[in-house]
Amino acid sequence: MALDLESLRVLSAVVSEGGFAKAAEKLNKTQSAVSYQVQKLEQRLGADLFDRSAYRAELTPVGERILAEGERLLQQAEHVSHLVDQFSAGWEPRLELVVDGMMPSGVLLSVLKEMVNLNIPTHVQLRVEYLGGVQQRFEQGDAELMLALAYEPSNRYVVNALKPVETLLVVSVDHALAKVKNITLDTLQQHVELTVHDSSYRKAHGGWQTFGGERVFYLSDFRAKREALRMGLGYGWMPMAMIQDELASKQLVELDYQGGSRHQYTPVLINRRDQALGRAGQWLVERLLERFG
Amino acid sequence: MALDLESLRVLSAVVSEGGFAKAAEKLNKTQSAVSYQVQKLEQRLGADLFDRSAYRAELTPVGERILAEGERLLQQAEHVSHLVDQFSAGWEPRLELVVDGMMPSGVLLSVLKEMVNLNIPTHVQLRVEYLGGVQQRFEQGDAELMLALAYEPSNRYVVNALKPVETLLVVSVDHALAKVKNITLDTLQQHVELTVHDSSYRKAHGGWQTFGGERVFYLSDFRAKREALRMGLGYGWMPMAMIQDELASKQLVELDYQGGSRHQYTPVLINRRDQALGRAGQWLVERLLERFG
DNA sequence: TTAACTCCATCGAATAATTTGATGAAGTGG
DNA sequence: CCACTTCATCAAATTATTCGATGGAGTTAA
Repeated sequence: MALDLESLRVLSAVVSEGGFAKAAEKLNKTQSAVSYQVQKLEQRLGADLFDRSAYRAELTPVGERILAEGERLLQQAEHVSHLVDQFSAGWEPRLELVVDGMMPSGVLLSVLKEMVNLNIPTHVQLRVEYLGGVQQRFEQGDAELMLALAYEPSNRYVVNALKPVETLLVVSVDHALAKVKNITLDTLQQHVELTVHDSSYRKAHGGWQTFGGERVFYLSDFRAKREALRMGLGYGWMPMAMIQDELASKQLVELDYQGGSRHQYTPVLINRRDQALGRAGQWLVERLLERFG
Repeated sequence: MALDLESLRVLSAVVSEGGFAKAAEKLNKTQSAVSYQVQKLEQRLGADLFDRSAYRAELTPVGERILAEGERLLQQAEHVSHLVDQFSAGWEPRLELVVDGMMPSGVLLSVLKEMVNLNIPTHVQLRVEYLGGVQQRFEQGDAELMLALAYEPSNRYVVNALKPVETLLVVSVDHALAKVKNITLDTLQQHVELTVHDSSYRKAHGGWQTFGGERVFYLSDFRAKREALRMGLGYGWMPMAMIQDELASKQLVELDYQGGSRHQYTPVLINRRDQALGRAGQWLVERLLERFG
């Protein structure tokens, strides 16, 4: 009832070699074994693949189509067998990576794209979390690598620092705060603060200041936050890289806050000391440090 | 050495049923047969798929990856088996269609897209030819259906007329002819005529007038011709549908030719009387007549 | 036209692959 | 500790596949 690849291989050989006997020779079988496999396939599919009325057997239209699909199938089967060789050559089968959504995504994506282009067989699972959520995911989950902005140190980690990311305290030009000079904390607290909800269950980490005003709006990620900022919903911190355009076009402006309107965070690339990275993980770390560190 | 689908099916069952014995029951085999197939697969791949150190066998990372790829493979194998059923339900395995490149392609493509969306299993091969080339391809080749602008009639054809296509004699605004009123054939002949080369080996057909000037440029298709017209290389006939934009933006203008600067062609949809169309062919004809006829 | 050849199907016998059924070692859970 | 589960392993039984030989039908070339 069910297809098997061997008969598809035989079908393919019959067509490519141009005959049952020739196919048999190529496959190191006898002609009758080839006959047998072809008939088995025909029986299983319930259709004639060859028209035997003439001298030489000729593919029927159905046969042609089955051949085409079958060869695709064979090729993919080949790919599956090949995978294991690559794994045993050091490429891990999968690599899970947790990234802070605040990181500029361009560089990471270009590295991942290069990885695909190089036909690295590892399946990369990219997961985006925010703030404490990154480390939480890393610790509880099966991610091998994390790219975080803040983390609780541990000597079980291998830590690589990357280029600092700058954040700005910004607001829409149309917002009341845009024109105020030398803003105090009191003043800030009278307005709506926009912040990205820490995706961990614990509270937000150190570096992340919130101003403790009356009204804080929690957004799900930085894209949403940017949108809310643009709409003048409130003020908040944003990574520089995500608001270049808005700053240039003066949609968003930096607040003149007494307590400082700029902050630098040093993103870190962390993996577990006790669990060595596979070839793909190492490759990824090298590449990120090279372009990003 | 080579993969076989049966062991992948077993692997899949072991994981989905959660154990060797359970899988065996589902597959109507004994547990030891399942064991055998799994070991065979492991041996063929040269890697452990299960970690047997604990009480219950657990998938290794390699195993997980092979399982995932294997299930894709099985699904596609299923698809291949299923194809034949669809063919025996009347869908032809393939349908070749020759189309005159002068036809507005939008409608045809939308019909073909709908065909894909409906999961019609027939493989459609679309071939574009010009003028006489269409019929030549239809007659010699294995196309079942042709969509032509001009054809030599035969009682062996089933002919369906579609909505007429209008052609215009146009030239770039920057071209000298653009400003001439009441142009004579003599005047035309002093300029470069642009024409699409008939892709048949025979000469161009009736309806297709060339003006017989000194210099005729032959282009390979109507896209190239439109480009050449825009660049002011010469004048020539173009199907209305292909130069809407250029006419609207006045890049191209209609010539004021004494002999008439407009022509109508009635496209026809033709299939062989003696070879009935399959379900997909019929469907296509109906749909084209409905929207286009 | 005929003899030699190629094409592929078919058959019984030989061989190889798979499954069975029974057993056992190791771990689990009351 | 005992009853139960997990999966591996083995020889025997069963099936699937291949072999080798044969034959009918079509081709090629003298």
